[in-house]
Amino acid sequence: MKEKIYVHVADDHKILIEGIIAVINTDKDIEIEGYSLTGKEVIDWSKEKTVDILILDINMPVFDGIDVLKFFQLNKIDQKVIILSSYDDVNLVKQMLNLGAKGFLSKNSAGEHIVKAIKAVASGEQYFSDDIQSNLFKLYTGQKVAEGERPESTIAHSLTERELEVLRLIAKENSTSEISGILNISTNTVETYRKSLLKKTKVKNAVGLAMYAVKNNII
Amino acid sequence: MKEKIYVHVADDHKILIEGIIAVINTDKDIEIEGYSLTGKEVIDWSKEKTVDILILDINMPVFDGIDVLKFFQLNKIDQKVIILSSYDDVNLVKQMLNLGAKGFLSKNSAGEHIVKAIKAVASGEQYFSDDIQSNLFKLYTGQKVAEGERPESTIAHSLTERELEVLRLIAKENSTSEISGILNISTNTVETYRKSLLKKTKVKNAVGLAMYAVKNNII
DNA sequence: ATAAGCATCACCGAAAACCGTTAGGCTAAA
DNA sequence: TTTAGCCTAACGGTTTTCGGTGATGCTTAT
Repeated sequence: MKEKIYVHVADDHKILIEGIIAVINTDKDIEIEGYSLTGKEVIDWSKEKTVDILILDINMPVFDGIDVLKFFQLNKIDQKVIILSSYDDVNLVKQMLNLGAKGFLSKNSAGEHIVKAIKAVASGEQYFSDDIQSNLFKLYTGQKVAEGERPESTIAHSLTERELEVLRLIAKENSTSEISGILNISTNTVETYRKSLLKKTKVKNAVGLAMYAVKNNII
Repeated sequence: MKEKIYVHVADDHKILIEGIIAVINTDKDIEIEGYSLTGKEVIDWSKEKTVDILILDINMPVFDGIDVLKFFQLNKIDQKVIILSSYDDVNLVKQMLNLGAKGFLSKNSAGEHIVKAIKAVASGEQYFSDDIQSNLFKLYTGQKVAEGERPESTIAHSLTERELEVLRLIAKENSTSEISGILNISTNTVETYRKSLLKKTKVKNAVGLAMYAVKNNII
């Protein structure tokens, strides 16, 4: 008698989740443990428990699937993940694999493949849906697969109080001179904070800072 | 005894289609007539027959949902359509309505809403899923909406496809020159889009645009 | 007391963003 | 046919951001 395979589904589209659950429920070896609607939910959930298979969408707002995989790596959470993606971009696949994903399902593939993928990955294999496999094949023929660099931590950079204040004001669309007025400090000082924020958060510009603020609930 | 409602589903993600079918099959009044995986398929199908309700995804490669709606208008095909969309951008909703869509389902909404939407639209009503309704409401708050007044006069101008593309790239920290490279258009043109985005969304700068994108699930 | 961390400020130059305005070409609607 | 909307592009000018580099106090922990 085989053990049941427990699955958690993460996707920001509830309709898709319900669809996946409906498909999976046709198989008696697989059981749905639960689902998450955002990347943040997944991360919170993963702190409490793991399951045999996590089906993870990459395109989710704010915290996306990549962030989730990074979180798993950083926190050494051992969770088998099957990526669910709209795009069968091969580079994306490569990145996912480097981040520890074990399977890759295109949303173009038929529902029956989900069941196959779950069973394959649960028993330690890898799984790629057909369209992705053929794309991968095209790319790798005759090429060495370079070892990708490990991504650095994106979470928690202990910003100082003042930096946080400035960050919040930036995320509220304020310019340097406006911030300087609000906080009653020199524009030069505000610029210094901007620079140190850019450096610490490793983003490119003010937009990146705003997104960082959103992701980390600083807003 | 009520007549059955026949439904056709169009989406480029087979998994989603199977999910929708699974959900719909729980209701005995509704029957799936068939499905299409591309906009072209829908158009070809529509030449042969119509059904009570067509559930139509907007984001499909080559021929998208908008193209399909336009085709219906041009060829005077009387087909009730419920739009299925990842984005609950209000501007998009407006465009769809002008093109004759009768219902609007966000993919964020629960599956049960599909059934509700189908029954509502089939009986001649309109249907909007909750999140879209609340977004619409937010847009109207603070403004008097006189009886019989056309919504188009008060709703913000809709963003065009190209503007949305630029907006997404801005929200991903790309600079004007980078965007110009990605989209293969002049930097001047990208700047034109930036300006029009700032004007339409009524925000102050790129940060505001990024936040707008997040809030409206455009990311 | 010394080092480390924080808040503050300054100057420079380059790059990017923002503002206003104009305009051609193309398509679709009235 | 005229109008309207969209995509594209340009130009000149102002403001803001970004990158680098350096410096002064003030507090806290070693």
